[in-house]
Amino acid sequence: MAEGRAPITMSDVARAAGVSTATVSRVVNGHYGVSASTTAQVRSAIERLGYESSLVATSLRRSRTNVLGLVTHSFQSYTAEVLKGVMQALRRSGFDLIIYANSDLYGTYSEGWEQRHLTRLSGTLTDGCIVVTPWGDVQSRTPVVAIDPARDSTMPSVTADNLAGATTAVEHLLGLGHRRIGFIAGRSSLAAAWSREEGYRRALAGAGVPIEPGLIGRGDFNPESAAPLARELLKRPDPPTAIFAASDGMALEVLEVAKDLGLTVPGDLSVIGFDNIPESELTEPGLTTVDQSMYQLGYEAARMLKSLVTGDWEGPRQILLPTSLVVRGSTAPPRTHRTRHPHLAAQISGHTR
Amino acid sequence: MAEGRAPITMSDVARAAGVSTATVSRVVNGHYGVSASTTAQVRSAIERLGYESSLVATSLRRSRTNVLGLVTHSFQSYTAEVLKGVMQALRRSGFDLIIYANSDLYGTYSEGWEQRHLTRLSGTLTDGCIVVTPWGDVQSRTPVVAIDPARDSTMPSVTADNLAGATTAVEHLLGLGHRRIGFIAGRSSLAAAWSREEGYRRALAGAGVPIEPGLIGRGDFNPESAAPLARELLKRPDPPTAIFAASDGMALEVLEVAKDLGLTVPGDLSVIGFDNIPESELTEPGLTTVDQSMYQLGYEAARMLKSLVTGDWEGPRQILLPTSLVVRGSTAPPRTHRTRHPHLAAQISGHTR
DNA sequence: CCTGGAAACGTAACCGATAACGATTGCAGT
DNA sequence: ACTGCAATCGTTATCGGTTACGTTTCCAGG
Repeated sequence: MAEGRAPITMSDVARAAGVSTATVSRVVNGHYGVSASTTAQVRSAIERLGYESSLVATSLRRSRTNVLGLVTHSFQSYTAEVLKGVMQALRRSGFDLIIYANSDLYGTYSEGWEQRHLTRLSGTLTDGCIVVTPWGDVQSRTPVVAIDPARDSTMPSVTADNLAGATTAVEHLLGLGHRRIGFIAGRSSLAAAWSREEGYRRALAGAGVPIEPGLIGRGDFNPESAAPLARELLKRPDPPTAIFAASDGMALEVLEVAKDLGLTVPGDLSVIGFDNIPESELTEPGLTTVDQSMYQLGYEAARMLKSLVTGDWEGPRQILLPTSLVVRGSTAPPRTHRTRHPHLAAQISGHTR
Repeated sequence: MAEGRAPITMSDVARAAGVSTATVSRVVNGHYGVSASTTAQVRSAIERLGYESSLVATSLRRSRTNVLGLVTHSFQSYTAEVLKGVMQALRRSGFDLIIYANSDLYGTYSEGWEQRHLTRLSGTLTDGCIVVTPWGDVQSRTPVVAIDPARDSTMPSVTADNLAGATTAVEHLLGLGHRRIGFIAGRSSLAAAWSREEGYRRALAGAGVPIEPGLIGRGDFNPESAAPLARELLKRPDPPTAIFAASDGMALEVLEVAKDLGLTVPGDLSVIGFDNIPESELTEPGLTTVDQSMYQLGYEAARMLKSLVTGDWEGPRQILLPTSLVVRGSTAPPRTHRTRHPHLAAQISGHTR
């Protein structure tokens, strides 16, 4: 509770123990060259005064700080999952974590934030950094691992195999017999969005199904962006029998829109997402999706960074994590003869909240 | 991508611009006493070299850093929601955020982590800190705001009105006609857990319903802890007709257990939670719960801290945020004549995944 | 031309800690 | 007693940036 108390510095301890700051430093860091009795004296003074070394001062002088950094622009469910993985990888590792997030001073985020944040931290404070979804490559004195970097990035990174995942998703729909498959894309500036769209195109091409530009909606990974696009797709004279959304958040919106329009899922429309966020398991019906384990992304990135810092990394510097199809209730074969009777449909699908 | 590049320091800029570091500092901080032409020279050098001031070095010398800190022990859904609120409150405020999380070096967390982390940061790096669920009070040179502090804490804090919320929840059940109401408690060391249990007791006492110790299970807020407790409660010869769980995570487990036992919700059993996490809206039926807006907790804590730092805080130093009952499908009046026919129940509640 | 004073800029102390280095002490070996 | 080597500990430069203070420059006013 107390505020305004001047912080205890190393020289306070030194004075109390009757030694120099150098000796205190040696005791604190367990270095060689301090007698047992002096050590005890210093320890006692530290205890008595409640001294704790300043992270800032230490990092300024030292090369290793045993603190890893993570810089991110915004803070969303995605980021939270990643963080859980990072923390798990860091448990009992001796590394602490510092997350740096900016307050978005310029309204929309100005390009180059990754580099600016990184420079401010990486100067001395951290031994290495994880950067979440950077737009471009960055330079740093210490190792950096990117999660979901830009498409042409050459930095060490961890990415989900978005291309394979998206291909599998669309092939799943094709295998069920769908031929008219809509797509709601993500923010085009991100590599993940590009890969998922490319997977959609390749799967269709592989099955000899022509690509209709009219069946592709341009979203931005934001759930809200998906609703109008889904509405547009489903109100066409020749609507798709299935929709693949580039993220679960957007797919859940598609489910809502379908319900609003009186369409049953998966009876009238199959829906498939990407990400496998926790919420996708709880809807009725459950959302078929592609699991990319954001938790795993964070976990692997932290593991890699740890090793890069200690210098014992053997594996590849660009990791592609596998994705897997999670089939739940939102996908099924299309109706051979498509009819639409909302009241009938509701009866089949069971009541909803 | 590039690694190992020596960071650009202020003296590099000074050399390039042909001035002293003092002048560069003045330009960077917009201080008085630099001619327009010199300013231009320095600016150009900064641009050319890509200089960014070191957070560490700056904070060591300066009192204000425009960085707020948040220290937390673990990283869960709760923390993530709080963080979203904090970030929102900090948008365009000019304050950046640093989150410090430890790597749990000692297995289970050692008491006093709040104080240790705080001291390390608060020495110089941050202008103030938010501490999430501290066990005890802390001392700091700079302002500190606690979220969900210990019961007898006197530090500035933001807490949800757990007592009123829990009372309302149980009164809701009583109003529906329930008299045998089970309770699954949270970790007793946390103030929130104590308040919620107290609310349970007061509501029952207020209605003249005797408290049965056998209807109280001792959980720890962890979802996994709730399943065996729920099972135990429901297998009693005289099972409760409703269960109030001290957190949504635990309440969701109760729903699972009920399903396993062939009980329908809310037909055979009413379930009510606390927190209103996003998942609670998506279950079938939706979970009736008490909303405490963890987002709001974070938002208010950040707003308060900001003002404490700038010295213009007028309001009370201990904020109690209101809670509200969110009624969804998991609560209903008890069966007057309780019967248990799983197949019959399934028919009523609709099919589940 | 001289002076005064403000503007412009450099010098150096300083923040808290670390580490290279030097200085002091203790003790064994001769 | 003297040398030599460890063990122990203090002194000081240093990290990158900030700021009090001192110095130089420049121009207006006399």
